[in-house]
Amino acid sequence: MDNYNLLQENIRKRIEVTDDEMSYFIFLLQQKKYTRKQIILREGEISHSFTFIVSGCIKSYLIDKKGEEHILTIAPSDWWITDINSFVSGTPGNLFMEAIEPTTTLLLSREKQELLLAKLPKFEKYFRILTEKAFAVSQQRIIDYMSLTALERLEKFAASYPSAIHSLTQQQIASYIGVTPSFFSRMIKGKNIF
Amino acid sequence: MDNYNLLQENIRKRIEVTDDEMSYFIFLLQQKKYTRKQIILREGEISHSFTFIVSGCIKSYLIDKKGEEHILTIAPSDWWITDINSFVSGTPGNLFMEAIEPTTTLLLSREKQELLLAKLPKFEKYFRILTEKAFAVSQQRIIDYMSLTALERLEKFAASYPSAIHSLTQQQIASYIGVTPSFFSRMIKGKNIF
DNA sequence: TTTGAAAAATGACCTAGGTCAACTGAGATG
DNA sequence: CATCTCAGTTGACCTAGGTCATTTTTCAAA
Repeated sequence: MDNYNLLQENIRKRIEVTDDEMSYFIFLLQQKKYTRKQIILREGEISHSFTFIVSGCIKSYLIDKKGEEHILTIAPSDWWITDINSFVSGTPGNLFMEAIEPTTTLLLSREKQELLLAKLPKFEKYFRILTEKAFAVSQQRIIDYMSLTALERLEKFAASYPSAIHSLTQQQIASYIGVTPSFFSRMIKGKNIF
Repeated sequence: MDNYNLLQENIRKRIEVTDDEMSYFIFLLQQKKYTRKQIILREGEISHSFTFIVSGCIKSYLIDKKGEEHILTIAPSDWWITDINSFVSGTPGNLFMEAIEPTTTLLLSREKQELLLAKLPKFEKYFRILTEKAFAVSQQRIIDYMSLTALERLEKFAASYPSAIHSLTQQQIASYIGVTPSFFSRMIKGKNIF
């Protein structure tokens, strides 16, 4: 049951729920464990679920037509992740998802989410708040892309993911902030960011 | 009353509501009209409301520290727009909003939204769906930034805003796709995109 | 119809960041 | 202990897109 504590707190921070309601939500979840580098979702597959990270870390990324990987999301524990495009449209997505370390998750499938929302509409609010937050973060990322240099984006990244910065490789961080590994290496030379 | 038809359809596409419920929603809205180039929101102000565009067009943008304008959103009629960061956190935002042509809008303030959701929780679903969609679009924009050239981004833009392309200036489009006006001009030379 | 301001085009030059290949070094596997 | 693989570094060179100043075009207002 321990695995559910983090999620329960996450929910109770946003909405008020009774123990019964919480139990019903938890009943709908499926626990999944992944090993380091295990691929969770491939390009072309439909993202059928929201994934809550209990422990570990998951990245979502796309491979462009030159074969380059670009990390879109880095989701540490206490975060939800999905390919939102695929999830909302129900069509095949263009993202991969991969565990970057051993990871335990709780899966809420689209169907189960619909059951949940039909039975306990107050969870609409929970998901609305989550999505608003995710949208806000995403908008900020666009702003940062448009108005900051690579080094400034790195500094922001380091500030917002203080722990991730040690568990991720430089390649991964470079990919997230949108530069090549070799430029990244040059960029941080001198600056004592690590 | 005509002004509300577009919004009513927009809502009924996503959730089922009775006429009474719809009337209550409409009762909470405030109609506002803006002239071309009228500024609706300034950097440092708090975005207290969602704005639905009945007719016309609104852009949101930020001015970076070099004084450059970067357009984040272009919202034609039948869209909602807000500075989501400011709106969800209730803190001052860093975006401007400006009408790019004479525009009629319907405003839903944060307070009124709370009244609405408290009284008619089914609207949670409406806003959740809106936000999911906006999030999906925003994620795709990040992907495009990371993996496409300026010309490819322009082609996508032209495809998704077929009408806007004639009512916007090149400067505005350039700003939206993230290049300078002079580069934009060179980039389209030869290509018959317009 | 003129005029004035803003949009667009363009020339000359610049730079942030990319490319590609070679090299180094450290942790995992035999 | 050896070796293999993969992350990181670095050199030499490249290019997409930026900068800035000048010119041309467009178009709204008087």
